[in-house]
Amino acid sequence: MEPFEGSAAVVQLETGAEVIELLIRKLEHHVALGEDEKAYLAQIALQVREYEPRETIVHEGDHPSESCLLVTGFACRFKLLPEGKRQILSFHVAGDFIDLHSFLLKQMDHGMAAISKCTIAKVPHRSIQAITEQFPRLTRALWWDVALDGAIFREWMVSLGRRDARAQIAHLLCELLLRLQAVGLVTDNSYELVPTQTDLGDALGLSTVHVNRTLQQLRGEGLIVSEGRRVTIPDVEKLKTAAGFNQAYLAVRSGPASAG
Amino acid sequence: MEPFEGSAAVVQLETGAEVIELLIRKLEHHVALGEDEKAYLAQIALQVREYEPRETIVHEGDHPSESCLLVTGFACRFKLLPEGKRQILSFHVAGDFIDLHSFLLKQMDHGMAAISKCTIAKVPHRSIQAITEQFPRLTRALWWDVALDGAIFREWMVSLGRRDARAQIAHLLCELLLRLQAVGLVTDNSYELVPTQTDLGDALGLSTVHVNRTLQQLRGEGLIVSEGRRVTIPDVEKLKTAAGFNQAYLAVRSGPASAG
DNA sequence: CGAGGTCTTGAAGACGATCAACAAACGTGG
DNA sequence: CCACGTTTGTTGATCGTCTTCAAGACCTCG
Repeated sequence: MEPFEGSAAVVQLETGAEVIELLIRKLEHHVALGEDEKAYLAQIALQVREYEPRETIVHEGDHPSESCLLVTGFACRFKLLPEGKRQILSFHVAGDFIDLHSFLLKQMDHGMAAISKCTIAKVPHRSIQAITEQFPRLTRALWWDVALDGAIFREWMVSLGRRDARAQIAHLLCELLLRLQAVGLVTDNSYELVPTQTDLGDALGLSTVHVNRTLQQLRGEGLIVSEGRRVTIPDVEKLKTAAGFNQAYLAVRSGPASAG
Repeated sequence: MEPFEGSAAVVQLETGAEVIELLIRKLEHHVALGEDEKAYLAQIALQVREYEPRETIVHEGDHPSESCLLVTGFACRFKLLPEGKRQILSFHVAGDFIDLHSFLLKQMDHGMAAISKCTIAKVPHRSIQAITEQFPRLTRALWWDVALDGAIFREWMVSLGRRDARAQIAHLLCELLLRLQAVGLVTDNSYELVPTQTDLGDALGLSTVHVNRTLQQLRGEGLIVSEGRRVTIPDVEKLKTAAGFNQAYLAVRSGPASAG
């Protein structure tokens, strides 16, 4: 349970083109970017660093001077309660600009941790500031990303407040299916479920024991099939129905968006 | 329970200066704005309209072409589940730019309704678009507002997932105290609690019955005193402790911010 | 004064928590 | 390659918070 402080090497990338590619892909779900904007993004000096599973990336209360872009791996945001309980606020996959909002909010109201081994690229706030001064359209794309973040929080609030354990877990599995699909981590409706049952419980406000039993129930109903970490969803529509899942909140589309 | 469609008159304000004043006050908690920015805001053509209690202001699924600024009254955002359950996502007080994010997200992933009688000023998205083209600092201030929205959602997720009913209600009462204080609606740690117990339940994921009993418990403990709608908090620190309340997430400050 | 919304109370039951123990899987080093 | 410790998953039993259903009191306002 205790996140520890690693000491992985810090790598300076002169051109973060490969890394930024991911971000561009995500932002272009919203608006097509100009060549100048992409070029600007590509030349930003990034610090890339690896984190071990369970390692804390940013602490609650920090005042970071850069925002974290998840390049590979699986991460989460969370808050800790005085009594030692934990609430996971979000899961993150490759391409997510996890704490972009720290550019605006200054102080972190939550922590950030690796779930699997992760590589994180840190984007200096001064580069984001520069974007807001020069590129209105790119600024809107980043702003959109933060707004989308909020839409996901809202859907999670519905789960936490009004769905029972079965629907909650089904819903989360649907969300992960779509989000992992968007970054090519799904084959045949099957993906690796990286978070542990304890992680799932902390995300859904449930005990580990109850997550375990509810997962068994879903397996028993044939809504999911699992071997080891890998989850397969034989009938996506059926799982969506069980979850009351409506994908509109994710604003996922197949292709890039038009100009705006 | 059924929100109805009213037919209040629509008022065109040529100069929305008085209305915009509120927004400026809120944004300046983050950054001090320039005269040109304030002037631009003041000349935006607003549609002002009144809504009756329980009236729906924007429906889930809508594609609004303007964002709603709450001028007076008490409103909320919510989602409805197929089974008829409701999850309230946020409460709003005067000065809140309730669905500013609809400028970016296009489709509403939730509804918006009046709780008390409300007056709403609608700001055209094209005016916001114009701001992003011309005023980087003001754009950041609006972006900040959306990010702050997210911070409040995160704190609510902690309540929904990990706090028991007593702490949840205490937490909400603390939050409302501070937010109403910021707009001058509190005197002597006392304010009007506009939402009904059913509303509170829908916000906290609790049944009305349990809200009622928990409120009684808080009264019994002397943590709150109420006469009619009005709630008084005799010892704010004590209530905060009961709630596990840390106001950092609200980013409330007494005075305006420095330039940025 | 009546009607609808809101608040309050009681009783019964369900969903999920907690506690405790064990099994299985995993990674690491000898 | 096996032994070992640690993390993760699984199971059973008991308990408690909160839900649901139902009914009555209160209050506000036309």
